[in-house]
Amino acid sequence: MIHNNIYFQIELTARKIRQYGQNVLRSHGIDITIEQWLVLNVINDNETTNQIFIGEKLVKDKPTISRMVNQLDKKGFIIKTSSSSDSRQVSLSISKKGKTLIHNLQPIIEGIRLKGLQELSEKESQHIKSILNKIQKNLDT
Amino acid sequence: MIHNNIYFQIELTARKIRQYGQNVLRSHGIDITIEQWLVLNVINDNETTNQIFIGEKLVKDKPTISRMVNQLDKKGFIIKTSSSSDSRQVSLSISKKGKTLIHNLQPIIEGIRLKGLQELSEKESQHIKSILNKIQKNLDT
DNA sequence: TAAAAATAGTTAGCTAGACAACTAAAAATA
DNA sequence: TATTTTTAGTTGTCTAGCTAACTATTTTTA
Repeated sequence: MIHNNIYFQIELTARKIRQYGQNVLRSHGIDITIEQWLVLNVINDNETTNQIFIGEKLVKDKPTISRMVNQLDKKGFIIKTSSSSDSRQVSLSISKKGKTLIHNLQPIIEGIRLKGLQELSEKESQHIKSILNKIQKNLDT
Repeated sequence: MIHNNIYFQIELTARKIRQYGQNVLRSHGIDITIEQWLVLNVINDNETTNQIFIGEKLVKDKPTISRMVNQLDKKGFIIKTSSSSDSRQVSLSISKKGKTLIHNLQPIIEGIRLKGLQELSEKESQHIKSILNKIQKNLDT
């Protein structure tokens, strides 16, 4: 049975997380996707980063990052300029509007995180991460 | 740090599973996606099923199922007819070509499954499923 | 230094997933 | 029985993710 399949449960949990998170953001009238939020965060933690770096952090490919960055730029949350040292690269930083958004979103995101993880012991948290890591390593090689 | 985030690891693992699986299928020259394979399997286990049933099994919405079913039909793996008892419903069954595909794919899919789960003890398998289930339940309510 | 290779990013084309709005048929109800 | 409501499925629109192919720089190397 498919519901007893680990892959299926991993994939289903991932979808439910995204869906729940997106609903919460929508209910707050916030115009950003969960994935865009992750990109915004990498930029916030690494001002003047380029897109390759974001891709490495989030383990996503170039076109995906490129489009999400463009969305964030279009929405005015980031500033995208060309790097002075290497004109192939872009230099990304957070706009004032983006800073405000991050500030407002922080507690909401934390709420989403806690909602899913409630009643999960520290041991369980560690355990699931270690098992997921094992699966990933198995598939890498 | 994002890499220490359970949500991120769940989502990343899900992506790596799909990606690995898709690569294996491609390497065998098989023209089907992992998701389409799941749909095909539900139909195989429940001949003359309709799309609502597939959606319930796979926890996906109607448009998603509708489009995947159309792909499978277009590729000739299934036969899609209108239900005689209720003309709103479709009646789906596996074609000869589909039967052959399922037969050939069985060991390949099993190989994909085993690859990711190698060195996972029975206890770990049970444990991760129970934790994932807990997270899902947390988000449902 | 001129040609080749590597790198950063974009564009195009596809599937899946989510939401909203729709059609057509069946079931409920007044 | 006529009308309303529910149900099954489709279509449209958007984002993310993946591959492949492309442009434009920068770096290597012959």
